[in-house]
Amino acid sequence: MDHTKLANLLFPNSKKTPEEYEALYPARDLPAGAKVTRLGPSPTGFIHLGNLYGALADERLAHRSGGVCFLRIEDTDEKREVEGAVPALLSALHYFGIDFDEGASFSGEVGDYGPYYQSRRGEIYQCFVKHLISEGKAYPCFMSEEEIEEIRSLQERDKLNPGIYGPYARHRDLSFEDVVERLGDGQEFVVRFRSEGSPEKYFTVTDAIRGEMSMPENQQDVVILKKSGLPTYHFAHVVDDHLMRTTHVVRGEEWISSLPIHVQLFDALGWDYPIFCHNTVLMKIDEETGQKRKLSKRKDPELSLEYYQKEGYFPEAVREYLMTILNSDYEEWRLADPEAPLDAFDFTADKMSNSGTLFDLNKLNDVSKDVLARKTAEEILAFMLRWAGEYQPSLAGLMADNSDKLLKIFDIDRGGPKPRKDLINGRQIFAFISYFFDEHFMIRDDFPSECSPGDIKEILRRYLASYDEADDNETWFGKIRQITADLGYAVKPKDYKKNPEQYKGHVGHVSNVIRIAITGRSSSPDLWTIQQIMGAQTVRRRIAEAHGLFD
RNA sequence: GUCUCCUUGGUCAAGUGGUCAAGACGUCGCCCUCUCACGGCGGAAUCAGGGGUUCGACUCCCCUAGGAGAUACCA
Repeated sequence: MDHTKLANLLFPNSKKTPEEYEALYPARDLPAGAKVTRLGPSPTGFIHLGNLYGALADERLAHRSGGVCFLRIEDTDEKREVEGAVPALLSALHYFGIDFDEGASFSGEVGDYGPYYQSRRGEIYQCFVKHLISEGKAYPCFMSEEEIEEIRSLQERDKLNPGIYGPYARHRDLSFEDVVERLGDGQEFVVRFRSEGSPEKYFTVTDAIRGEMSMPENQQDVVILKKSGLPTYHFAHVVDDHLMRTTHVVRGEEWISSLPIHVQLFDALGWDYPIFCHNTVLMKIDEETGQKRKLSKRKDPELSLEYYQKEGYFPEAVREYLMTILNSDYEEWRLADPEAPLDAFDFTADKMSNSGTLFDLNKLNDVSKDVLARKTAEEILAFMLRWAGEYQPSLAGLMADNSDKLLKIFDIDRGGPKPRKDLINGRQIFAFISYFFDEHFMIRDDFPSECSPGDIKEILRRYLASYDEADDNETWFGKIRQITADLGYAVKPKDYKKNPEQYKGHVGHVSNVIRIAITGRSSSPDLWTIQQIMGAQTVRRRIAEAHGLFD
């Protein structure tokens, strides 16, 4: 049969030739070794940590090599599309430091290899589908859902592999006349690839992350063009990544099993393969089953990127965490040079992990503490104001009004060789310092059990009487020592530990009485510094109020 | 069911035939210390199981088990 005739019958409006498209999208002019990567999300509206994880790999691989990282929107499934998903994706990724060189952007499409929305690439796909048909490598299939269902149940009954292949590909060799007739009847069709593959035969590809992988050839006549005229993922991937001159295809390992299809399509079109980089997906332990499982946008709302924005994680902290799990030696590199720019790190595909990585909130928090410890008080403040403005409007005004105070608070033990590391994210930071604000202050912790109510009252009375804002740290603490000794507590904790029977407690307990009265909690940074920031008036008032509790 | 990928401490992991099997988080203990945090020191804790190959196996081969994914006109 004349395949060209069939191709023209099916796609009369597709005029361009493959050669014309090849010329339209020439090889990129990039320095040797430059990688071209892409992120190809389907615009379903949800972005979670796993997506960022992959996006960061794309971004690093490209930019580290002086290459290009572009954004292609894979919107070939109209059913799943969500309004506004693209800007949301763009802004979330931008927030976490990922920007694209070309592709979909806030201001439309940028770049010479577009369109970057698959839904706008219909003509291109049709051209190549038509080309395959004219070469006899693809064919229209008119089978109904019912017919396919029937084939499947037959296959299941006979314990055969399900799918449309070999004898089950009933429309492989429809005559031209038959096709004309069906078309005349208004029958709709999909285009299937005519697979010559055999599951007996194995092929090998080299994956940049996993090394050599071999698997059986695909024998299914997969659909490459849907009834809607849009391509399936498989076909779109092959055509787009070829025409957009992608060098490295970074994607989740869930795609490994469709590699046989992709390889087959590249071969059929006579194109070279890109370098495949199948990374792992981020996992978590399912609370119910106790098993590892892939992150799910439905079950794990706390893993959506928005969650981290709401909690007030520094974008840099999240990125830093992801880097540690993305490239195994990143952490040690960072340890060796905490100030080095991200770009100085030699990010490579072969250092990426190939087994399921569990998301570890603990680790994220630890990384975040390190990152924040390197920030200046001004940077922390600026971030907090921005965060509160966005997500905690009730705090925004309060913080803005107290910028000077906050600056001092954030500056406590900052900047030295051994900075405090107790700031994690916006929400936590505010909770951590909330006692500075009367409207958020409360006595939260119990007074130490070593001190009797009478002693507590007396400690507070004497403290209030002796308190002088002008005292330096040493003088101030000397007064506490005095009270400690006067009331029968050990001035040195060690004395108390050695002879607990000789004392009621030690200076730490006495200090904590004061600490709790002032901050409401039994642990805090240096009290003297806190008092300086808080101001004598508030200090006195709180001491007096606590004293009043024991009347 | 079939196919594929994966399997080193609680977690992230280095490791490619000969190591007392790195490091980080967490955890425990000690030190520093008025609390907390920081910091310092130290401890416990890992090669999924079984067969081979080899003088020698975490490293190579086979089997088993477990985990993950695919098996769509979803990506």
